[in-house]
Amino acid sequence: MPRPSRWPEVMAAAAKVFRAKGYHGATLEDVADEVGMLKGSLYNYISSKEELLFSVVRPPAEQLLSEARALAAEVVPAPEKIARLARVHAGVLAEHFVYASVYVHEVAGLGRYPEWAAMDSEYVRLVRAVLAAGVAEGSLRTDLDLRTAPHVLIGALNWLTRWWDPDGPIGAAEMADRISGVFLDGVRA
Amino acid sequence: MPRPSRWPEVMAAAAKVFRAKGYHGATLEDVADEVGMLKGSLYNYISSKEELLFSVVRPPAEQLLSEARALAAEVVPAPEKIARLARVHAGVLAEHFVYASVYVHEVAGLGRYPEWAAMDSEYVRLVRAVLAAGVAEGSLRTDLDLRTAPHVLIGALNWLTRWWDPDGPIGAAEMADRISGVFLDGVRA
Amino acid sequence: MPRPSRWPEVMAAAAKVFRAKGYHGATLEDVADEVGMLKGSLYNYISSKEELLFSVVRPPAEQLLSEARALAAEVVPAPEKIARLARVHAGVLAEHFVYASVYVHEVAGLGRYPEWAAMDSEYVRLVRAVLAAGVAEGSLRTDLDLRTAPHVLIGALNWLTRWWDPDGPIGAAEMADRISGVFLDGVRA
Amino acid sequence: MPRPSRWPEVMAAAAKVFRAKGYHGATLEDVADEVGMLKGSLYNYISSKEELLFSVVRPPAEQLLSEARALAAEVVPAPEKIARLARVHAGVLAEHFVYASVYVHEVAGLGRYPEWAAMDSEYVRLVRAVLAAGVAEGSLRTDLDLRTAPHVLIGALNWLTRWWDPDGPIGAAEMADRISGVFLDGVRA
DNA sequence: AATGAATGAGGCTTCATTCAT
DNA sequence: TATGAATGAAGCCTCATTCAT
Repeated sequence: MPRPSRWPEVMAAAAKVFRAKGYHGATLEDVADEVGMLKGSLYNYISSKEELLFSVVRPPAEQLLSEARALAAEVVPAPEKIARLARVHAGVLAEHFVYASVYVHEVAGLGRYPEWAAMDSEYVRLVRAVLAAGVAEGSLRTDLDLRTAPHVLIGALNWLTRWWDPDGPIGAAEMADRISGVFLDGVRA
Repeated sequence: MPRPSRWPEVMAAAAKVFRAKGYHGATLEDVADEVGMLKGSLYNYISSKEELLFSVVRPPAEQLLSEARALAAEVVPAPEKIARLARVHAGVLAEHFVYASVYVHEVAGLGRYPEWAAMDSEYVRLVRAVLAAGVAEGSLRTDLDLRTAPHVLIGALNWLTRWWDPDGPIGAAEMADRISGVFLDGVRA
Repeated sequence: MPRPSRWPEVMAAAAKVFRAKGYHGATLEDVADEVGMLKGSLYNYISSKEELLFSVVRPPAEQLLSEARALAAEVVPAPEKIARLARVHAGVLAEHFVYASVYVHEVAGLGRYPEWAAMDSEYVRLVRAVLAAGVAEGSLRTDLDLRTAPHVLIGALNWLTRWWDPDGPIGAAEMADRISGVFLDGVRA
Repeated sequence: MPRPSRWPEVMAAAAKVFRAKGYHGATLEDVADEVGMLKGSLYNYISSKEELLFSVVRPPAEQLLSEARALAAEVVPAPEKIARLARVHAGVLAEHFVYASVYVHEVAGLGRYPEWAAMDSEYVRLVRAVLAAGVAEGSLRTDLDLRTAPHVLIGALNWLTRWWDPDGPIGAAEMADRISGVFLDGVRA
């Protein structure tokens, strides 16, 4: 597909509309209205509605995965890695908030699109590996359940797309620290 | 609406299909196929597709809210309340897994259906109140951010709908304890 | 596909419209108008426009081929076989005139639909075999070009769909005899 | 319309594409792709798709008609005229094969375009007149049906567009002779 | 209660055509 | 002359909904 001049506008409009109404609940006419063109004109930019979804969802997915891979490869104590992972995760969410919300709503963990299943589960495995290393090195609790724990962290972070306003008073780094703080040390006095 | 004999089958089919494809992505024909009737026959049970969604989503929503209200009213230390709240939450998820998944995917935190916004936010306030009481009574950390913390717990629990198999090896109570364990005491050694 | 009550009406309307405007030039709304229903209602009868084309075109194609096969298997002198083949061909055209016209316009010899190519070329081979047998038995000219001759007969017969009115003064048998008469004995005095 | 430098390429591409997919089945983008330009650029050459069809179809139609008129005016025995008419017809087909195929598929005998009906039927009348003269002069059979016979010859010739390769082993003159041979003298031994 | 069949609105997509550059 | 991008109409198809039986 060519990426003509108004491509970024089209992407932003699609992300906004998909987030507000859901992928299936949104129509291409909604998207076109948001851009200020006719629905047929969208086909200068895309080849199908589904391809538009993938275009919206790809940037945050790829960025999160590549940053997480890089981080996982570093040699750093697990607690610090977890804190930095939360920052990366929240940072990607904040940077591409609408796009990432669409990923979280429509793709993450749902197994609806085989194309994305591999990426999706690789991220879970990366987080699990970080936790496992922490248990091995003694910085995390020995009794930690490695099946559950990664999903707890990921769920808490992904759930940000349902209530957080990344342009509000709590920024991405601050938010990441709060979540990783609870995850690492709990809320008990 | 009359609720004739095959009403439970209809509900179960709708929940299953809505969970698999999403509300907008699912068609009434999908639901009818699942029940083993023609789509037109569904209108002996429902008055519209949206009413069917609400019927699917109401039982877990009402049960969770009423159990949470009852729990919140008890006089119990916050850490124990949190553990029991997690059990209630995971218990409702497990009991109505498909139905609850639809609630989580289509309703929770999205603000798409005004009818559900009040219930939805009341639950967050209940959890927040439990945490606030814990801070006040000294059983939870003083520096706990009460805007964020309820969403961390709720997010981790709701995210169960994306990966947990309630009929798998980890039962609801066990799962609730693991999640509330991490939430209360963290994962650090 | 189910074949509900108005299936024959749908077929007849489609054949009529496809013949008048060509398959691609005709719209499903044209067909629906002809039947007296809405275009969406057609999908109670068909699964796609192309399937409708195939349904229209199948009866004459299959009938012609099966009758031609039966005829080819008989033991009869070639000139008589040719005359009877022409009667079969013109008879199928007359019986399913609109449907057969669509076959001739949209399918025969065009190679546009792989599904039909085999049937299409089998018929040519059948005719060629009849002619070859005639040459072998001495009832047809020794210098007959077997590559060309079958197409001459088939072309003359198929061309009927462009000018003949099967409900006009010249009936199918009479017409077949005239064409096979020219083909067998020529027009020279 | 101006006829700028790449006009012949445009015509050739249109003929090729119209022949392969049919006029309505082909898109201007198909044509433009074949030329190697964008579809909008075609409007430097044409004013509408239909005009393009007419441009494609005009050369063979006019050439055949004018050559047939000239031939019909000569004073020559009917059998020879028929043989030469077949050569003219096959010659035009061969010279403009793709263009002529489009004429045969989309125009001949269909009555879809009033602009062409007169030319189309004039040709039939010319052939019929040749045959009628032959009957009158005694060189053709007295019992020849003059309604049918011209269409037999024309049909056999036009059907060449469905199976003949004019660049193959049998050239136009040879092919014309075979067809007129069958038409004049039949295939019987 | 269920079916068969229809409706009508609307969604995705295509495509002839236009136009500023 | 060609391009890039748009328009607008229309086409195929889907689907929630209705209704006579």
